[in-house]
Amino acid sequence: MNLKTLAQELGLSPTTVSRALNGYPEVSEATRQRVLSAAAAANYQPNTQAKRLATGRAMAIGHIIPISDRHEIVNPVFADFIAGAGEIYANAGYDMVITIVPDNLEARAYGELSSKGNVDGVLVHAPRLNDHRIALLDDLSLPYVMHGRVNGTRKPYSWVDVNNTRAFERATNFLLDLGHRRIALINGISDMDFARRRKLGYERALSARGITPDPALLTEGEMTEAQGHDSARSMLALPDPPTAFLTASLLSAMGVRRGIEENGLTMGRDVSIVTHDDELGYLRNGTAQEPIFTATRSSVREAGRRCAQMLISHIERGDTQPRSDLMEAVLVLGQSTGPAPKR
Amino acid sequence: MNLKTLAQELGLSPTTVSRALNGYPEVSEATRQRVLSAAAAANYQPNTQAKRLATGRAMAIGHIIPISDRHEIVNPVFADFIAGAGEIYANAGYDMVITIVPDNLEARAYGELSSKGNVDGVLVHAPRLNDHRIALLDDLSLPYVMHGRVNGTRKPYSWVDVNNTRAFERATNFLLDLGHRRIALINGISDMDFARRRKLGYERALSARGITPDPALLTEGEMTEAQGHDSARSMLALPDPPTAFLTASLLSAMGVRRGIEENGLTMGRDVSIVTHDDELGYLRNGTAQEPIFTATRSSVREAGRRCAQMLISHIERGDTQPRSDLMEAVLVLGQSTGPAPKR
DNA sequence: TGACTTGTCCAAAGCGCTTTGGGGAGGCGG
DNA sequence: CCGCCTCCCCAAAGCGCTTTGGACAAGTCA
Repeated sequence: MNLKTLAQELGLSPTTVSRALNGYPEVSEATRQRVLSAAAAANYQPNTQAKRLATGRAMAIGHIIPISDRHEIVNPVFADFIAGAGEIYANAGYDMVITIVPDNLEARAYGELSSKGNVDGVLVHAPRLNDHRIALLDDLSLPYVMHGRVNGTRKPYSWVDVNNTRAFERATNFLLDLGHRRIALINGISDMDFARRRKLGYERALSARGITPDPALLTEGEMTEAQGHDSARSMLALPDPPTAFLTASLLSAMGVRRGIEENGLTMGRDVSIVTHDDELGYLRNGTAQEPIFTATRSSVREAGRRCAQMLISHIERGDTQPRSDLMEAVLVLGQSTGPAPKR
Repeated sequence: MNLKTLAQELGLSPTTVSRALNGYPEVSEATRQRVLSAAAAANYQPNTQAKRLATGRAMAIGHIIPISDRHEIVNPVFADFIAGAGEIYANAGYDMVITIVPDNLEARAYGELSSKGNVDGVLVHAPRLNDHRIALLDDLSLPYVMHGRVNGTRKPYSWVDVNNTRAFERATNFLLDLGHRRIALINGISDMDFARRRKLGYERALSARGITPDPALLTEGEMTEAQGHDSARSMLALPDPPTAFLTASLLSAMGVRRGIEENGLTMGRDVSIVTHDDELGYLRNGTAQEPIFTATRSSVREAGRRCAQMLISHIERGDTQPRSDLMEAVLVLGQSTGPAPKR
């Protein structure tokens, strides 16, 4: 069933039917109703490709996911972010197209997406230090929004991010207030902008109390359970072990907890943990009312929604004015923290 | 830059240029080279929408992800599956379009995807008991492949699945051979086909040794760390507690381990665990050489690749003959299992 | 009453590609 | 020398929609 035959059946021109369906005023209310009910009866849906070609709008938004042997971008956070963004897309009538690409071909993938015209804009994930994608996208003049910020760029751009520095500064202060002085940071990959900011917040809080960050209490890497476990194990074996851990993900925190318990210590009494919690659907920090870990909490799904919203409004308004949205993390109290043990 | 202007610059007709670019024989090798290099120089990429309209092929494959308040489909497995499938799509020139939809609108979403013609086929996730989607898709005559099987359907359909029954039967037998008699199963949601099959394998192995499955040793639900932990805690408090756990996911296994250790017991000595391991990028079971948990291992990313491959060949061959691919899980030995403790 | 809006509708020209149905030039055999 | 075949190439007709530029009738106003 297509526009033409639908029009014929109604004894109308395709023009009129198209206008009736798309809500243009140049058609009487009577015929509009007639068209709408006929379309519904025939289960007519305008062909997407034709519509796209005619309007010049792809009605789709791209996400490019680089894959490498070195590290995994397809992480648990990704799935939740996608879910949030996808909700918004669906409501706004956009398709979400995801491209998986070897990371050495990432730049090319953006170029092709743009020149082949199959998306109206892109959402950019996991910005790194001096991210080259920002220049690339400005070049292509393809609308985009970044999930996270880029350090070392002069040009303005649109982004949605959590206030990572502040969150980790607060978390560190919270531990300092409890009397902890040896605080370890189990961080993400140092190249990642968010990891850099978290470290900054941590260091800032320490320095403010006259404590120099100890490199022996810092791990940077993939945020897995194993990372947390291995870090905790080796750090707890130090002559002057940490009494508290700050971790960048729930998975790492779980690993740290295991490391603590393996040493016959009790989390929350002997050793404290504060973690960042992205509120992933499948990796919950206890319940909303009763968290297990004390955590800086910020929903990545909500971040997905906001990114999507922002990008769509850029696209639809043709609005090139960069916008930004800084989300504040909430510090929630769990059972994983307590006063620093006396020596 | 479009075909027409490229043709003009070359002093050729659009027909010839199109043919040269698409490898048709009706063009001399000399002009083909001339066209190709001009296209490369101009960075020409044919407009996707126009191509799609002209050929009638969307060059895209859909994944519909239902979202509900009740349970989370956006699980860690999903991300890895997507990554595997996406690899294949990218190489074959297909876009991956993901639709997030409230689960009560799922059927409608398939209908729209089909009638609007924005995909050439769909990949269907997480089949449940008597899944209605199979009838729906046959109705729409939209090519599809299921990741998993559907119980209670007479009609043949294409699928890729792990031999869950056999995997869990083997795992159970392995524990039985170690002398365990009280074996708990921490399973997925009972409605899910894969969970049903796993339970079947477990029960079959027990029955073969004359053991009746004890309902008190069965949990069915979302496969989270909390599920594993809570189940282990309550089961270990039973008058006749299990000496071994079979879990459906690594996350559950981690929860069970925590429950075991909380009770002052040691995993692998006092209580054994065998888990299923989907080889998720972000949730590894130790290393490939040294697994932590004894596990039935099968890569969900590989399953994604195979599904994608199968679907594409269906689409391209116009081949309606259903195919199937049953992957066998490997049983790998970790440190989480040992002989049943003496009473 | 005639000029001018206003309200409804339509024909036709795109959007950028593919593909059908030739057409002309050159080579070959008879 | 003529007819035929092969090799290259092209014009034009779609694909299914939107949108421009009217057309026609009815209503409005002086």
